[in-house]
Amino acid sequence: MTVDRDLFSQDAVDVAPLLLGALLRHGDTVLRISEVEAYQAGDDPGSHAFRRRTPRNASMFGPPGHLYAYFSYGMHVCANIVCSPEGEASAVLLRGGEIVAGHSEARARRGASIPERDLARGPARLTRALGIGLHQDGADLTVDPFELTLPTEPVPALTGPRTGVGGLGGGVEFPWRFWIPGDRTVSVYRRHPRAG
DNA sequence: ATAAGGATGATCT
DNA sequence: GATCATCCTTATA
Repeated sequence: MTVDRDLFSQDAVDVAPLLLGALLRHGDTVLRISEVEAYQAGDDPGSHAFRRRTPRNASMFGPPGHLYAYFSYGMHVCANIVCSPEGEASAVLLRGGEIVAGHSEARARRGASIPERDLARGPARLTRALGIGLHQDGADLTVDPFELTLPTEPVPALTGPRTGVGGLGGGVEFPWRFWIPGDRTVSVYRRHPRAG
């Protein structure tokens, strides 16, 4: 079944664990999500929207259930699912998953020699494997060529500090990384040098 | 298995 | 000029 759009009107922290095991389709490629991170509205120093609305983070303030895609480290694109009602900015970063359909397309985008489990292990890898680009920032994820399907049964989840987040927002104060225990497509945890 | 360094550009101070 | 919600390669265990 396809996802009800109202689900994403909740805060990102509440939505994030529900996305584990969910399927995200883009065209012919389908991803089973195994790892996510929540970035909250309001007082989250790790969020791109913490200071103010800018051209880059504008879609985070847009309608829930849409895509927030941003350019990272000069060469990567990362993808979020926007949460909270329109005007309030929270989002769930997609950090890892398993390609369950469209392997040939994913491999064509990622490289022929990439091991199966690494196709979408990591936020920038995942985005590239699915073929998502910056031009799709703000796109509605509940409308073709996108489709979201929630798991029919509850999926176990573990929680911990967010990866790669520095300064405030990087410590154990914000344990908003969620992953499926034992899943081999979960990215390796790397603590930011400046994490609290 | 983990660690370190470079690539590369938008955004902010 | 510094900081990144990163990835890849190479080095050491």
